[in-house]
Amino acid sequence: MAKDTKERILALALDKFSQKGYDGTNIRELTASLGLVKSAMYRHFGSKEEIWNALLDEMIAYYGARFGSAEHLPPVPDSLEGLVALTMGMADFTIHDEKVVKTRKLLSIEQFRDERARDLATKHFLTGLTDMFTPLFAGMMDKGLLVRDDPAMLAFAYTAPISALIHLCDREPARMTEAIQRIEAFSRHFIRTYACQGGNIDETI
Amino acid sequence: MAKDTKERILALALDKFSQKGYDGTNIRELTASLGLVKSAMYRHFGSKEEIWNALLDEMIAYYGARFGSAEHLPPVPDSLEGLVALTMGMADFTIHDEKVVKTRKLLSIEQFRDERARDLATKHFLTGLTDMFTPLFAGMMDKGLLVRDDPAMLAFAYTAPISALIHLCDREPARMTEAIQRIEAFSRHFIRTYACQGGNIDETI
DNA sequence: CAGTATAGTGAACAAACGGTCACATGTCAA
DNA sequence: TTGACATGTGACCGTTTGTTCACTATACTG
Repeated sequence: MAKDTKERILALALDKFSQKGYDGTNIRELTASLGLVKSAMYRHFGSKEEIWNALLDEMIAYYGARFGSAEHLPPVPDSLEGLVALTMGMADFTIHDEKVVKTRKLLSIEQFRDERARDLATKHFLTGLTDMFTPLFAGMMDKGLLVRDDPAMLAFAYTAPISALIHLCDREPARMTEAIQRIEAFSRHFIRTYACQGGNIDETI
Repeated sequence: MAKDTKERILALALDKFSQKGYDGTNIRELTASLGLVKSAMYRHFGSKEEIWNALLDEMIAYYGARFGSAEHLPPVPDSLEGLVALTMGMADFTIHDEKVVKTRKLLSIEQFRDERARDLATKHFLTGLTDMFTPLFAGMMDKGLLVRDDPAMLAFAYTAPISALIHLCDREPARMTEAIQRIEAFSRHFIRTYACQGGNIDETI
């Protein structure tokens, strides 16, 4: 095979680790799934734990590039319906993107065993979405779309329930459509609650 | 040792499994922590997996006895401040009770490997608190304490953020007091939002 | 007292694990 | 063509894993 074996090992390690955990995955099975024999792996990684660390490096880098920087913030919605659309688009991506889903599952499994996994888990499960929506909500308050309130508190109140439903999709994929419907219902309920009465309310909500 | 060895094995298995997972825990170390030798375990359980299944039986039974039935529902608060007190008492218990904490950590780790663990995880992480607060909110609406709204939606919007902060305590115990403060702050913010304007508002909130 | 569960011991087992090494193959530059 | 490097192979290694078993000590029961 070619030189991309290292990346193929990492991709499959993410797949296996996210299903059976680090301890539950063995190198024979992992390399066999790539059509290799276990010793071939040691040409690319010095040990099993080195795979784990490289995978964590990649996950951390991916998170930073995809969600970490302020430049990747979506524009402030111009309407309440725009907030719903933005939310559903974001939810749709994070629920269906295989790499992100596997990363969350892996972090659920390994967050108590590895310090870096723990920190990344807090970002994925708690602070990430909140930090993303806080400036959006502040902007929507400035535009008179939402009532004046603590943007960070509102972002937390908005994203935590959505995050819980995203977790439900990870855990029980059979309930995915139900979860997506509940995300939209919650989003509209939230907006109904915090829509600015004096502003330009979208009556269709 | 006495006849309670079986229970001591289960208690220690919960402890070990919640730290290192099922695959990361070995029987030698587990029994050694009890002052026994590994073979002694097989007098009480037929295999390692039998420990796991017995532990899951116990966790499921404990959940049903402690949170499952409607008779264990706390009384509907008589004031908005009563809701805060009830919430903080519930949070204090679920954050500090060792058995419950370990159960949540174990379910985080094993939810993707075992079907029964997955179902119990959904109760612990999503439906449990919501189902508990839904009738409470309905009662508080009847009493004129909260605005008329969908009680289940409000309960979900209330409990999901609290649940996220409880998870933070499991993951990063060092941030426990911060999390508890945020739970109370969120609780008061939520109540400020949904307090019934026409009812007997507790102005101190 | 004899007899029989019950609980714990320590040696032994096969299987599976992560890891090493000498060797074969292919690619590419000198 | 030759030499060096990267990649993959298969046999092998020591360790750890879950599990079994013959045996001992204690405690209860007839």
